[in-house]
Amino acid sequence: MQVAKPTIQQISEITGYSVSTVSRVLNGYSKQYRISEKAQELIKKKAEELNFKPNQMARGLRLKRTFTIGLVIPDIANPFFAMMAKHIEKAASLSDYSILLVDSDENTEKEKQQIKNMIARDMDGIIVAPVGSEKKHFTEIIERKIPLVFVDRYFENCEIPFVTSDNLQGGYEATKHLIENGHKRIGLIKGDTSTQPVLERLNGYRKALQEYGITLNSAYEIGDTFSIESGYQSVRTVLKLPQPPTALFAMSNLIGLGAIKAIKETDLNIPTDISLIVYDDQPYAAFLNPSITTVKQDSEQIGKLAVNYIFKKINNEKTDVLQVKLQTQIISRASVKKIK
Amino acid sequence: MQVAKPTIQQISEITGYSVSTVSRVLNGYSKQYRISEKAQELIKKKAEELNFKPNQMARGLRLKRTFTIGLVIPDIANPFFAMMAKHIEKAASLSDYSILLVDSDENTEKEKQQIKNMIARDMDGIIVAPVGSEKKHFTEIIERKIPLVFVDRYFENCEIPFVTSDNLQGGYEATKHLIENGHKRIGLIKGDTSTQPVLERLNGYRKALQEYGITLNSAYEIGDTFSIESGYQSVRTVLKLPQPPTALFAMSNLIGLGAIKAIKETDLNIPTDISLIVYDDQPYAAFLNPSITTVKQDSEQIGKLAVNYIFKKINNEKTDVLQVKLQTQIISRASVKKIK
DNA sequence: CTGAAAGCGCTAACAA
DNA sequence: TTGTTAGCGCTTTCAG
Repeated sequence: MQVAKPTIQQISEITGYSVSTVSRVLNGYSKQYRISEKAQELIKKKAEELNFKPNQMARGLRLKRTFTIGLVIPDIANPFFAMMAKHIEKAASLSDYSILLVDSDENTEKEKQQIKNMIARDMDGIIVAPVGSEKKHFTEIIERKIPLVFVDRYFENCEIPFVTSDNLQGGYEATKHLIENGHKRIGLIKGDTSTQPVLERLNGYRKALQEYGITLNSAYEIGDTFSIESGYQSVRTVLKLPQPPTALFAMSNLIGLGAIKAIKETDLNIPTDISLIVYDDQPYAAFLNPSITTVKQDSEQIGKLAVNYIFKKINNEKTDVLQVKLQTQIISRASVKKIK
Repeated sequence: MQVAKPTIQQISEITGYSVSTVSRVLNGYSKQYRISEKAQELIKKKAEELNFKPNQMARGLRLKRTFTIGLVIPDIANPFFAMMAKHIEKAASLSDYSILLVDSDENTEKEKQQIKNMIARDMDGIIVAPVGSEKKHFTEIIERKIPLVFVDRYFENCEIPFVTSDNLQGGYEATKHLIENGHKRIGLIKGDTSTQPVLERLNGYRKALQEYGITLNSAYEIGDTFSIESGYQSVRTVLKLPQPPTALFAMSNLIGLGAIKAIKETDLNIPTDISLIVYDDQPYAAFLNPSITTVKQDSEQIGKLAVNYIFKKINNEKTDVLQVKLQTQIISRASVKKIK
């Protein structure tokens, strides 16, 4: 029982009014064009009856707007990004915008290809958490003046707006927290080092150590992928050192999970034998035993600010280039032990 | 430095060939139309040079295809759905399809509204994990012959295709697992009871109890929302019973987290004082202490099958109505203790 | 082998 | 207060 999709044209024929009148009424320009009450009522009634919905392709073609925002995320299964995506979608849909979602799978090739796709599909704006290794495929977005904002990950010395956490601060405070609990041998389990957040967290880590006069030990800085597996391998390695760390700082929730696995397998106890702090707070962190001390990022705020900025750009409002680093917060739980 | 977006028209002017020829070449119809080598080369070269990408809105308007699949999920921050979404996106992008993502936030109103949106946007297919309370807003999708498939959640006695887990089996086996470990007083912490999976898991639970001659106790069946908070409150309540359960079966990973919180707060120990099994296996389950026994669902397969089916429908291949319930698997870990 | 032209459904400038 | 009409960029029929 296929129901033909009603068009403005059909409503025009049925009501006897022209397509322009129908269009005007349906787009809320009734008073502006002083459309008669009679026409308004009839048209609205018929549209309702037929369950009319304007064809967005036609509308978009004409208006050169798609009412959709492209979102490119390296791993939607990572709860940090999932939460961000949730709030981005929410903010967008509140303004009748939709989200075209891409999971780049931490793969630059897919990212490149899908950025092209987003351009071809005329996204009104694009939000991306770049994989991190390359950035020249973003220049076309900028040349075409398509509103673009990076979230979480971004590039240094670059005009592209971004919203992220203050990773320097986060790295610094996490490390400081460990130091203030008496730790001097602190292992840093890193994510993808081609990525700005990792670099800054690393800087924060070093800054804290130096401030407290602790000499850096490059063997304690290890890892290069945001995954459970990488966290696991890295921690296994670092625990085999002649002088293993007394505390670990894991750079993401996935890495943290891998770290816990490695620690368990080595028959070590958290926090008795080794302390742990994890970047990025996830619901389950509180339920692990011991509960895990984390660095909390405001993913909700990141998403909201990104969408807001895109909307401002879409509406041609003047704005400074948005380059925001949101404060992070240490959520102190039971995985860090005071020593000495 | 705004770069005009090249159109087929412009390429036509530059190369001196008509738009039709350009279109044919660019769409790979060169041999079919026996286009001259010369024309082919010139056109392709220019298109490449100008970084031409066909305008998808115009193309869609003409073709009446959008090359996009709508995905409506109740909570993208739930790792189960996130994982599913990841695989859906992956499968779709492999065929040059994109995903329009909606998070219905477990809210029927938003779901309704966004289903309308999907229709207005002419999705080539729609995949939805329905909130569960209502289904009549899906009829329009069906009347319009838009390929539709439900994932995870679905409706009974309904022609709409779905891919889900075998929730009856999952509920049955989880309960049986507990019973075989000596438990007779088993609390069932439910999710949204307007939802088919919850109903079936519940049936599986009851079936197992009856099979073993254990009388049902309605006070042990509690809860109605897929959330940490609901799991927490429900478990608190059930633990206050004069005869509290010796084992708990939590119907989702979020509910499981809430259960753990409540158990801890009551100063009970898992599994010494109380056993726990959780529906839906998530990476962190292995890292909780104790590690949690779970019912694993194949979210990857769910996603893939759903997308495949949509593609078959899009391509007008004949298929039976897809109504698949994938087997689940008990992942036995340390949260269930043998008693008596 | 190639081109002209219609038309997908909509908006908006222009005309009345 | 309303209608006519020209496109938006593309595909495809029909005509060479």
